[in-house]
Amino acid sequence: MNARQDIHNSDIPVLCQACEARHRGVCGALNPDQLVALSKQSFKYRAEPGEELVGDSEKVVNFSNVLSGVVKLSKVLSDGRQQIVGLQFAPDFLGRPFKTESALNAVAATPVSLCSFPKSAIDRMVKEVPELEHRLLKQTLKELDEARDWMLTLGRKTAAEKVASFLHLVATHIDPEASMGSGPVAYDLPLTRADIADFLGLTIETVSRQMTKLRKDGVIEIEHNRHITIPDIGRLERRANI
Amino acid sequence: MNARQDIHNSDIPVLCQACEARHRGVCGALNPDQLVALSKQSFKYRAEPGEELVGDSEKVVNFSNVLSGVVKLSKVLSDGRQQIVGLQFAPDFLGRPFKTESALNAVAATPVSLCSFPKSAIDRMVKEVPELEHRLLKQTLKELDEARDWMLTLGRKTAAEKVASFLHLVATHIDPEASMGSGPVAYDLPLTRADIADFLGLTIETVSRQMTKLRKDGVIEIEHNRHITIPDIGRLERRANI
DNA sequence: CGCGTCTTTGAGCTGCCTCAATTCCGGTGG
DNA sequence: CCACCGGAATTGAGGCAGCTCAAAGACGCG
Repeated sequence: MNARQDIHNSDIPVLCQACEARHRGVCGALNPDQLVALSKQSFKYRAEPGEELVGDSEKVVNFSNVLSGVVKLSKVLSDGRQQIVGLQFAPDFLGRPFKTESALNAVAATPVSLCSFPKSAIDRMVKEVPELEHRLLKQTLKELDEARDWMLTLGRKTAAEKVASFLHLVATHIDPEASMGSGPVAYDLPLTRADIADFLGLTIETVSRQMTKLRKDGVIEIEHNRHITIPDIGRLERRANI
Repeated sequence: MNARQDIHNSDIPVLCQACEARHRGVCGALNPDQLVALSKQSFKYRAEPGEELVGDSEKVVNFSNVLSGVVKLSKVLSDGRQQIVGLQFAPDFLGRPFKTESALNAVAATPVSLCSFPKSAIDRMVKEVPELEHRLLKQTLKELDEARDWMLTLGRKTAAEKVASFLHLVATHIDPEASMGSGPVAYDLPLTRADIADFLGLTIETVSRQMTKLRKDGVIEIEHNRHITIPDIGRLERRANI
């Protein structure tokens, strides 16, 4: 396994060795040489909760892979009403190919670490490595599927169903096994009540009331406001109307 | 392959000559030879309003280009609540690459004509023509942008703003010049009130009341329930909060 | 002319929002 | 160790936007 392929430049960069993006993310499209080339231009970046990563209608010069943490993508109306239109978990790709301006805000929801590289490096590599575009297409289709699923939640579900859907979404993203397994799932919520409200198209008060109701009904347990335990995910799914 | 066509095999197929998808759609990626190859497997299909083109969780064997008309993409909850998650206009591409099952319903909203071809033909060509994947990525990114825009509408806008946003969306899709021009725009609504309600996450009564309000306020004119005239698109945009 | 479908309009209800007060909790300093 | 502070979350009371239910028009078609 660790047979030291060889001592040449085809060694995988240290930064990439443990990176999820190399397996499930876009970097999986690259061979060791290409990985080395890209890693020379890439840098790791850490952001604190609330820190803006990409501003709306701002020029975008960097793309990133999310290495850990959660990034919220949001849109705002002129009068301040806000809607979160997507959450990015590791190893999602952050950036909009073929456009120089972002149409949305990207803000760290939790402490986040990113692997960033200049947009130009990707633009160049896309031309040489068709597999890279293939990965980007797959990632984009996944995000489109998720966006459309969420549109159903936003447009047609009740507040109770929305909150249950949100707790379920986070559970399945943090622990992909969760949906099949019958055992309990536990996690720390990556979002504040205000964020959850912005994701669900509700107010914080309504979110709070529905969480309380789920807790009193024994569907979830809550500790320290943030830590959620779901004893029976099937029960939560029924509440979410999935 | 028959000899006669081989002689002139670089001629563009008749079906493709006037097709928008050759310019703005995915077929723009293909050279005349490839166009001929694909067109041998493709067929034109006409559908009437209400006709189901792709069923939810149905096996998908065909992809299509929309040549004319409007297709609605929708999702339904187990209890019948429905949400339209996208509208496809010419020359949009209809189909979900890399998945054999559809996660949504596609239904003709108006009379629709399609250029259909087997999924397998595309799957094969994608491997030979990287540019095809490039086009698919662009189309998917466009749809993702639109889906996210609409999430803001669904989650955070009032009923009045939603209806105005819808009328604006149709105006700009049917006449791409509409948004810049100051002149009046007119079109036939491709959707019934029930469809509009399902697109906006409202009831038909609320849609009807808001349309009446816009009409009484002089923002739009309505003839025969379906024909809409927008004297001043800027005025509509203000109502939509764009 | 009568029937079915789509749309409009009206009247009352309710789920979520708004506004306001209180509690919880982590951090900080005495 | 406790008192205090500020931000986040909860809880309560009342209002209203949009839903539900019901009825009546508008229009196309046999």
